[in-house]
Amino acid sequence: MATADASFGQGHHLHLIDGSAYIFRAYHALPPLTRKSDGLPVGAVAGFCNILFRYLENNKNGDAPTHVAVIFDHSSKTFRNDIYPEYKANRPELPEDLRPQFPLTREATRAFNVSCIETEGYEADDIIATLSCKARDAGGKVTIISSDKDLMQLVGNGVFMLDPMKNREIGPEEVLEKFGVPPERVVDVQALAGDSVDNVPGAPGIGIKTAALLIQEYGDLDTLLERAGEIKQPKRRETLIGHAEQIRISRRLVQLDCDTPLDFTLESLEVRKPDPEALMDFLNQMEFRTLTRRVAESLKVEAPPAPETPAAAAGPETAEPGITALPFDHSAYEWIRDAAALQVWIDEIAEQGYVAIDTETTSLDEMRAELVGISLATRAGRACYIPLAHRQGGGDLFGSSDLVEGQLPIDVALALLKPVLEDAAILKIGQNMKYDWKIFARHGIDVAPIDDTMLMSSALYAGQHLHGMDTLSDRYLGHQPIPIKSLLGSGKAQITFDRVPVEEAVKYAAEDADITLRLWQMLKPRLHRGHVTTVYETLERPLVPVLARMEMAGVQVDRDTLSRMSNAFAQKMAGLEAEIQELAGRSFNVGSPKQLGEILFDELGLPGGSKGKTGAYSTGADVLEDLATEHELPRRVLDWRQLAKLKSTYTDALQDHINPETGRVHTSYSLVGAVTGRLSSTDPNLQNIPVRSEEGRRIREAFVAPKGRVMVTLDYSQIELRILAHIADIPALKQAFKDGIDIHAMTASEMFGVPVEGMEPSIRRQAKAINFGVIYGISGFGLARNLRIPRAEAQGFIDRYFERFPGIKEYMSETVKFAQEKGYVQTLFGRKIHTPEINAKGPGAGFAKRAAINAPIQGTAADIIRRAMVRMPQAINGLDAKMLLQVHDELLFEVAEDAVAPLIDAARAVMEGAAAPAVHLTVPVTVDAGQGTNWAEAH
DNA sequence: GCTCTCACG
DNA sequence: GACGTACGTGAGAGCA
Repeated sequence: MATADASFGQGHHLHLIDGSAYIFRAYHALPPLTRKSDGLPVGAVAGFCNILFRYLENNKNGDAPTHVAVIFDHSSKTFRNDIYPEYKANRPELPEDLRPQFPLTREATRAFNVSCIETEGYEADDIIATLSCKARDAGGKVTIISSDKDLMQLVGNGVFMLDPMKNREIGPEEVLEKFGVPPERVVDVQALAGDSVDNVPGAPGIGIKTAALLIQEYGDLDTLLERAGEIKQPKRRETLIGHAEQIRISRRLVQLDCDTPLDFTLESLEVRKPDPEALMDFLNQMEFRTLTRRVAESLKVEAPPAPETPAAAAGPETAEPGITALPFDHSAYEWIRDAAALQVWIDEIAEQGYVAIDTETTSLDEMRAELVGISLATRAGRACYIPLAHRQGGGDLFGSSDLVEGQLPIDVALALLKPVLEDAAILKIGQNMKYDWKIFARHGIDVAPIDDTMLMSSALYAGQHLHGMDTLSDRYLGHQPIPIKSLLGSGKAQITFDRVPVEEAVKYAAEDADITLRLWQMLKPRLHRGHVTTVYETLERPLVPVLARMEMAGVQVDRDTLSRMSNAFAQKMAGLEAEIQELAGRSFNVGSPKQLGEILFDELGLPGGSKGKTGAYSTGADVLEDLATEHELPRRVLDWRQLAKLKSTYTDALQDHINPETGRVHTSYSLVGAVTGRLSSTDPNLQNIPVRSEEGRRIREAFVAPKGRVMVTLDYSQIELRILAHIADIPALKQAFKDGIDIHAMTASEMFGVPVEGMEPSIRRQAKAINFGVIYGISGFGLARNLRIPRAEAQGFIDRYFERFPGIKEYMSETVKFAQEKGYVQTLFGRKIHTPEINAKGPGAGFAKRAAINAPIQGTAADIIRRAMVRMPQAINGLDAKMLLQVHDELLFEVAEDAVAPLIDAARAVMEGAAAPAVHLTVPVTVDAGQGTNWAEAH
């Protein structure tokens, strides 16, 4: 064995282990595994340690290495991206539970006392190439432990490869077998053939076989390209001449760099025995019990007792969640005052691979909010706050604008954080990340990749509880966060966050990041156990940037149109109000249901007055509708109410939501607003803009496309009924959808035995009500009220419907049974909606049953449009078009005039095919399109 | 803050 | 046998 001061040379044997390949192999070979105490994903680390341990054990005898190192990729960006920006661009995103394990595998390597090498800007392959060259030149032997074909160019002259999977040595002969050329010509072949995995372009239409033939014939690539004109096959000839430059670039991409800068010597890689204490410590910390024991046996030391962690002691969390024992210590949170302090955190984050993050701002409206500070957390209890724009509180009338001491300038802080926030190897964890994503986006930072504890909670617990931070913290951490009100106050005296003293802000903000991190540690591993990882990863998380961009784009709303309508409404209302007072015989507040009830039922003595549980008369639209046959007044009130609604909620309120900077209205979508998976829209709600009444529909005329652009809407036709036909498997309904016939008329025809041709509109209307009723969990009472027919008659319709479509009844009872047994129902895509009330006694059970029947249908429709939205940006990339709004089964776009047709084609294709490939629907899905200068026209 | 009413899918 | 009921949302106004 070599000694430390002897230089590397003859008789020495260097082993180079391709660390990244080991990690991926370990990750994919093993089921997801998390550390018991805190849920940290460690499956790949465990696999990596096992492989490394086995390798070291095997090398105790025989042709043992004298020197060894594990080489890792440093980051995704390398010098090859400068040559060709698209290099490795189509690599799928790293699984999010793998990312945080990268730094841990480095730690593992060091714990085994094996040199761990990575260099910024270079791939592991380049470092392996450089070390191989150096070792070979020094007269030593080299074995590269990897099966990566890109490394085969290094084989020869004492350099071998060892395929760790097959335990097979790869020498020049095996390379010749694989590439048809000797190792030194492998680069030429790869340059021609390209590589779809790494996105190396190569020469189109030329694969390894053809490339090898060409190189065999012409000797090497340069000669081949020089004499390309001599190639007999015309197509090959043209390809090579036409793509010569691309081929040369490809060669530079595949050519490994033997001159990577190294800050260590070959000698320093000498094989060392692991330090038992350090290794045991690491394995124990990872909570790898079996491996710890086996390593202890091998090293002939005693295995330390496995730590009994508080969370592990709390047992399975399914019944009642375990509570983290580590208390919240607000005094431990750090105030970041300068760049040096921030850099310490950034280094720690880079090393760890993940960070919880939260932003503090001056407003809840992300489009107007100013960034005030940022908090970070790396471990439970370890969090900091970076104040950026805190101002002296109180002060004079104008509010002092002096910045508080001890803050980093925003530009400086963001410049330092940007690489972290955009680093593909660092996971950014947030609670409701869409908010923070938008704040950072407004500062030119594209935060990725992300995790969101709120969305995890929704995927896991929809229907059980809400998903706000306070709820989650209380429930899963047993901790009540500092209320924001204690900092800002409430009502008139409320201040903005930039006026909060930094000392207090540190406690509040850092705590939020700390909580988020702990929630992540707790919820993340539960995704797998709850079988909702796919739901989270395909239906929740990817929507964050999609929705954020839609919200930031906003929709143009014409203030003048709204203003004119407001005035017109006000006039009409004044006229109606006078008439109403006249009819009532006295003046009263028409807008007060209480006063109206007294007028109608006490003073005018109209029939049908019924009091609700609060003791007030019910004056809803249906009640007034019935009274309208008896008296003039209710009709007038109905008209007045319609106008009042349109004016207050739409024409007036909407104007206040026009952003002064963009001139547009920016709604905010909630991914967790509805238990079924539907989105909800707030501030303002743009999912309930009137359309059913003629008068109301005109409000959509104010939603306009700018000059030269067009509003385009695409909406799913009868999506929920189609899903019902599929799920309940109703042949007659499915056939009707396949034939494209009017589904309500068909239902009526089946039920009442009348032909579709020349059908009475009232018959069709009744069938339509039944079809909808089914989706909602039909009851005789509900249908009777909706159709204004006797309850017995309604029940008769339902009976006939079930007789005709027995599958529907079966679906309904099966779904309820499923819910009663499991406590939840599911969509076709696996989204779970919990039904905690399903086994309750009393009226609650009725609600829960109907909700359980409806949820899979409404939820599946929601999943389908979510899938379409996730795919949409890619599908319309290159078109001058923006997706602006979603209204449950409709998507609204703003499109350049000349891009309308291709936009409709592309968007329709995505929407109609959105269920595939996860679910194969046995009914066709169709999408209707419309266009116009405003939303009313487009619809 | 709660209730009623009503806008949407 | 009675109980209240269509499913899912958000917002404005009145009233305590």
